[in-house]
Amino acid sequence: MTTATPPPKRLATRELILEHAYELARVGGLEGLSIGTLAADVGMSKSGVFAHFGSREDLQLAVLDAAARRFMERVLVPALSAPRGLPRLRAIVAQWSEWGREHQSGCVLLTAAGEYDGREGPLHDAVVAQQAGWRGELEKSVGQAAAEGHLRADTDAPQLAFEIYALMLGLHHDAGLFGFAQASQRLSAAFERLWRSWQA
Amino acid sequence: MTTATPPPKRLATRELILEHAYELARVGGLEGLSIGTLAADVGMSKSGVFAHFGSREDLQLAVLDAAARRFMERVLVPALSAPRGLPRLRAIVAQWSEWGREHQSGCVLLTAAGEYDGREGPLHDAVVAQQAGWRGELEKSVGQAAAEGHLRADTDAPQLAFEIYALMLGLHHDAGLFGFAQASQRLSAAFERLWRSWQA
DNA sequence: GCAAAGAACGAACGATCGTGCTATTTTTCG
DNA sequence: CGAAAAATAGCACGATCGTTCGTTCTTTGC
Repeated sequence: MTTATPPPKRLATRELILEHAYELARVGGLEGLSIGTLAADVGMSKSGVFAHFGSREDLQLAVLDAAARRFMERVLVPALSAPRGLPRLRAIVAQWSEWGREHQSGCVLLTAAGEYDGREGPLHDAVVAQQAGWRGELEKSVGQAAAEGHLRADTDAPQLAFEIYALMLGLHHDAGLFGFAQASQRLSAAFERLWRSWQA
Repeated sequence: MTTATPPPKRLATRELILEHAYELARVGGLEGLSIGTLAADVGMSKSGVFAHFGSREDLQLAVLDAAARRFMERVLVPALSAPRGLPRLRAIVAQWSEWGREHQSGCVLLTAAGEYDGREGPLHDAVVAQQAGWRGELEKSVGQAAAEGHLRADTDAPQLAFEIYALMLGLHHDAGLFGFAQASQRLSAAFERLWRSWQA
């Protein structure tokens, strides 16, 4: 039922803590995440929470990892059931946009990118790895769309992936400041134009 | 020589403090800006720095305002000497891109947008006002380009402004994580395609 | 050059930060 | 059920946080 044999309870509370930490980090970022506030939110003692991670930095890394896993499960996995090529690319964008709607108040991954892009250390490295991985997935799907003949054969996959990502950044930015509805409309219009401009 | 009559020295040190605060906020954000660290950086006492602003929040607002002024002077003002229409739009993008190159390690305005888009309060309001103002300038220039016949007459100015902004977000994101050179190339390619797709 | 005004300092406050340490409670396993 | 082990609580630490207050130093205007 639970995980194999070793620690049955351990992981359960750890997961509970991470869930609360994730919500707190959405608003205040990973830098704004404090163990005291987190402990109060979970309903545990500071040291009890602390013991699960060993350091604040490890907690932040764990939250970042949890966010990345959620994102993949929420965006990429559902989209994989769409046929490869442009339909899957559209599905990715649709799921991603839905993710954006649910995360108007802040997305841990994007906030982290802003928080650590100018520094160095484990968190910076983790953010870069996460972002590079996701960009790779995007490029892969773009490449498949070209291979399937849905986009021009000479499509520059990294280039189109960059433009897709940029539009999603635009969505997040505008949704957070000016409201999701308007931003979502602009996003759709932009994508229709984008697909057309890369069509075979 | 100095400012009119009222407070000759006052504003000078205030400006000095803001200069240091601006640099600190570029890396750590406005939320990461602490009066103690700032005071040490300027070479003053905590209370000495504090007295110039009355509260941390007022300091943050002052830094945000300083950043917005810098941005306008560095990006919009130089571009205004280009002929209105597409040339000016291209100049804006060029100056903005140069701003991005100088601010790879973090831009106060963008960081602030991420920090306060999910909260409420004076800083949120200031960020929204600043972003709305700049977006308005963009739309205005886009509208002029359409009026001059450089872009299609039925150009949707807010839509194109959104897409321009999104690409600049993409530049900042990729430059911070993967390096400016690559990001800048992608940006140029994207813009050439973008202009073409809206051309008259 | 002196007095009034203003700017900066230094110390202290209560609070919170991350992080140890030691008990105490809870869970697991024979 | 009882013993070993693991998980949590409690307390304290040094540091830093924003802020206040009274004093000292520097600048200003007559």
